[in-house]
Amino acid sequence: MNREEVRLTRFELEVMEALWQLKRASVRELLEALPERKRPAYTTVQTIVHRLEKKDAVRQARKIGNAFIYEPSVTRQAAYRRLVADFLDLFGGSPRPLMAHLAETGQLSLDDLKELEVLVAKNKIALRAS
Amino acid sequence: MNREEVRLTRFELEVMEALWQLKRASVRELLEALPERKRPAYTTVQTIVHRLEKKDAVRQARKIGNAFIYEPSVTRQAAYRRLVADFLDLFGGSPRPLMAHLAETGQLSLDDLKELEVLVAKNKIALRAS
DNA sequence: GCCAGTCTCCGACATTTGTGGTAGAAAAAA
DNA sequence: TTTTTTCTACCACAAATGTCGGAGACTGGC
Repeated sequence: MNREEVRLTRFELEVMEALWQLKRASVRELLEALPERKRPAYTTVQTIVHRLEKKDAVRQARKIGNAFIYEPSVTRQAAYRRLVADFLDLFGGSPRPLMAHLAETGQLSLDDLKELEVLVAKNKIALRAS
Repeated sequence: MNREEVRLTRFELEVMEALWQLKRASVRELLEALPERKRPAYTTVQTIVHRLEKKDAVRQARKIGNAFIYEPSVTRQAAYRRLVADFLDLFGGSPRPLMAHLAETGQLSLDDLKELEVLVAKNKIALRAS
C-alpha cells in the first residue's frame, strides 16, 4: 500500500535491527545492543533515533524515568522491501541480473537454488490460500 | 584479488555504464549517452568523470582536439562485484537471506530458478575447465 | 532537599553525493 | 587573424550521513 516506505541508511538499519529485536527500547539499550566493535557515542545513537523518528520509522512508546522508550513504526519486512527495491533499480529493477551475477560469481550453489524452489512453491500455495 | 575495488555511487555507475558500453568516450559523448530524461548539465557529468578518475575507475586515454577521451580502468564485473558485496553485507554477507526475501515477496519465479540452475551448472563446468 | 548521574535537545562539523556556474585556454570556423 | 565554440579547471552549494559535544532538565538515592 504505502508506496512511501522508509529508506534507511546503513547505520539506521543497524539501529532498527536492534529495535526490531528488542521490540521496544531506550537509546541506551539500543546503544548496548550494537556490536561493541563499532559502538558509537551515546549521542550518535540518539541522533540516529531522532532521524528515524523524523522518518516515521520509530515512535516514542512511553517514558520510563526521564528516558523515552521507542518502538518500531515499520516492519522489518517493509524496510527491507524498500532497500531491495532500491538496490534492484541499479540492475534495471528486476532481480534477474542480480541473480545472474551471483550465479556467475559462484555465490549461488545448486543446493541454494533447490531450497529456494521449495520456498517459492510453498509461497505460491500460501498466496493462493489467502 | 584486489580487495580495494572501487565503490561507485548511483550516478557514477550510470556514467560508467555508458563508458563500458562505448569503450572510450569524451565527456560530451557520455552526456549524450545518458537517458535524456535525466540528462544533467555538461559540467555535472564532467565532475562525475573527474571523481571517477580520482577513484581510478577511469583514465584519460588520449586527447582529441581539446577534449579528453576516457576509458574504463575497472571492469563492469569488478564494479558490480563490489556493489553486490557491499549490499550483501546488509544481509549478513551471504546471498541467502536476500534470495529468501526475493522468494518470499514473490519476485522470483520457479522459471527464474530453473534458468539459474542451468547457469550455475554451466558455470561449474567452466570453472573446472579453467 | 540536595547532588550525582542520566537524559534530552540542539547545534556543530567533516564527508559524500548530486548538481551546476564561471573563467580562461584551445581549437575550429569564418 | 578574429570570432565563436567547446573544453577543462575550479569553485560553490545544498542535502544526506556519520559523529559528537555541551547545556540544562529530571530523577533516584541519601
